[in-house]
Amino acid sequence: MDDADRIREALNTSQTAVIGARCAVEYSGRAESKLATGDRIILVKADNALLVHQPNGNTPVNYMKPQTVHEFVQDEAGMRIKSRDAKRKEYMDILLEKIHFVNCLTLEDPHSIQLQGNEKDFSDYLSLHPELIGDGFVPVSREEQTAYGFVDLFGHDGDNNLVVVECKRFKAGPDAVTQLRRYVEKIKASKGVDGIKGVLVAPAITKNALQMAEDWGFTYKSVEPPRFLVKSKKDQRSIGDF
Amino acid sequence: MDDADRIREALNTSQTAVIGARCAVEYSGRAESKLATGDRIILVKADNALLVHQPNGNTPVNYMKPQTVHEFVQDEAGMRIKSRDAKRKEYMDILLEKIHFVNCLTLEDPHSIQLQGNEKDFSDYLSLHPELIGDGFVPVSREEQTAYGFVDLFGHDGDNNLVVVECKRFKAGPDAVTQLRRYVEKIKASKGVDGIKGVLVAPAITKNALQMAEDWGFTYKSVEPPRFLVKSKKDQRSIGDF
DNA sequence: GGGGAGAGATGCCGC
DNA sequence: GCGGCATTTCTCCCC
Repeated sequence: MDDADRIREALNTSQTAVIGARCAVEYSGRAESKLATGDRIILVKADNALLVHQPNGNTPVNYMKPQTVHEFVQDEAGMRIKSRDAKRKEYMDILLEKIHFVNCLTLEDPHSIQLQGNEKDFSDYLSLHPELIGDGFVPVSREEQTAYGFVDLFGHDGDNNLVVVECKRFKAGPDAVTQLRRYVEKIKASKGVDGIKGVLVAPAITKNALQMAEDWGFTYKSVEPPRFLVKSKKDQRSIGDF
Repeated sequence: MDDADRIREALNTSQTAVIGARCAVEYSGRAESKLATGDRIILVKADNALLVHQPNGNTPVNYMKPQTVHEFVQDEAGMRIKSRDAKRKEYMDILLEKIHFVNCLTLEDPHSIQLQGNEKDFSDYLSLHPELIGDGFVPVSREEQTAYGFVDLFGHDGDNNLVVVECKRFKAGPDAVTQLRRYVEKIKASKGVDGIKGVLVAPAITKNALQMAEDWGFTYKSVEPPRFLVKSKKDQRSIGDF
């Protein structure tokens, strides 16, 4: 069983294949790309996702999404992986000039990742600690699709003023302010009232964004998001002592 | 030379390592995550980027960025890859329970990808075909950092009206309208004039975005971006006949 | 290095 | 499926 056979088998089963190869890549779909010959790692997953990785960088240089159809072709021109995603109208050709290694195996992986510390956790935290937002803020709803759009946190100040809160886990930029502005304006328009406060909550803010917030009468409140949420009491972390 | 030695070597050189292993992963940094035991592909690149891939899906389930420091540890508790990115304050631990294979090699890859069909190409195309925007549009500058921000396309209508064009390669959503709105307002504020037109150009637009555009007096123009730009006359594509 | 915007963004959850 | 938005977004470009 040679390399070609191994690749063929991997493409036709739900195995995962890892190929080290000197190859050239062409892609056509949402954009078009060409990549001249070089040594790369090719990953073909069980769900037929395909990734081409160069020796440097975080992201794949080329890729095809899951459910792509891969065909291994070997003729006088050489070896190729021809990938077609007819539904998305995306196509890729990998010309394999030299195969360094091929590894195929079935990966048993029943678990999915548990992640915490996202923006939802931040708005939950703010909801539990409304004093961080100040001015007598009373939370009403969080992360909900209101009639006015998707609002992170929504409440009032106990003084007949509605309060719309937009929160960002990291430094807020102009986009955060315009988002907040959209919500506030939508509510103003539908309620026909002026007593609506907009509050932007984030650990930091860019100069421009702060200026924009002030121009629009919004409050910026600097709040550090919780380092991590402890979801179980017995949360013994082995990674803790760096 | 066993698996442990091979991994150790790969982590200490500018080789690229591909490891198939049953492992558990913990991450702490911008967020926190835990991933219980399962079979995965681990990629450690020449620049010390590290990726953990499950058998399905496009994106890595866990990762560390380039320039991370990796340490291979083997003791009574088992084998671990301890990754530390002190600068970014990101940390990862991979507990290796069973190693299926290890492949290390030096990847020679001098080329970078050539890609076309991005938004810049779209605005270039519109600049060459101003009639697509209509109303006697005369382009002046494109994709430039003006005093008012980064404007895709900027011009006038031959009738003393400035025209600001925001273009999107795909369906435009609310964000596109708010972006356009920011630029138009900035220019209005600094020039103190009202004769400024805002035009949103995209192949499609969402209902909400169209409503927003109309509310703000902007024009939406449906234009299909060019399938691809031919940058060289002799552009023989071998991928052509899918 | 920070800021701003695109990306072949991807993925998630809502309707 | 579309729509709206977060993402351990990533990457690039410009100041």
